[in-house]
Amino acid sequence: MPELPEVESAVRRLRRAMIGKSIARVEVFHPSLRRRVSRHRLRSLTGARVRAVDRRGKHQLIMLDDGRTLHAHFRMTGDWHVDRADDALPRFARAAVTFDDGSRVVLDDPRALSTLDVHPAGASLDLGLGPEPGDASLTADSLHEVLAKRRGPIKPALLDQRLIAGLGNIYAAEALWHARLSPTVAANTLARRQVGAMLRAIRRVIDRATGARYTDSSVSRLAVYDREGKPCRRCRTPIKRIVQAGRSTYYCPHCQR
DNA sequence: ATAGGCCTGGAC
DNA sequence: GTCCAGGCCTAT
Repeated sequence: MPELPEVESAVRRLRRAMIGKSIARVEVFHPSLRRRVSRHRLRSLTGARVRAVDRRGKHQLIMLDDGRTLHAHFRMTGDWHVDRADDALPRFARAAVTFDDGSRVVLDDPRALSTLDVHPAGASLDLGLGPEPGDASLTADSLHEVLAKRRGPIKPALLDQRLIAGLGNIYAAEALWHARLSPTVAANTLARRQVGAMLRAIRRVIDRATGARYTDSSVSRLAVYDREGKPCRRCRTPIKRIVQAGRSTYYCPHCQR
């Protein structure tokens, strides 16, 4: 489920599901998660109470009252499934947190690329993230400045979480379409006002999607993503698909230059 | 800056 | 079977 808007809605659901509750047990079912978190560390979570749930970029930080942090990242296909401890586990359950009131939050992830980590109390964790799209510190000037150091195309630059936290492959393409910018233009050749238009487009796209889930119908409303060969919603020119840095980029060859 | 790997399912 | 997938890390 994962770009900033979907992670934000996941975090909101987590807050409702776990704040103030005490952990009865944490289980992991998939070998790749077992390799990450020791049995001992999982056991040590029993009894901890959830104080807060925060989001930074696409990262989810479950803050415990003992100062430790349970850190989740959905990668490609993770999501939370909230249910009761005696319900049948979902098909792709990879981990589960059960609370002392019998409620449960399950990490549901077909591809099992999600990560789960436990950070000790007082640890300063560096997620390597730039400002959130909504941060006031992110301005056309500041973005123009960091992009001036990049010689590569703008679209892969937008996926670099060190520049802006939370943008992913879908919304990067959508924002460039709204700003009428070609995904292949070198980042350092963008004029200040083009960067300004792009930043406004990023904020628009993220704001509009925030709180939504990633569903078939939300995808069908997108301007360019996954619309190869379909008419541009502005000019009817067929949308093109190219590959940049190993990822698909969709854009309108006519109105994005 | 770009392949390859991590994982698995779904579309073709 | 082959290709593709919302992310991100590592090695080249």
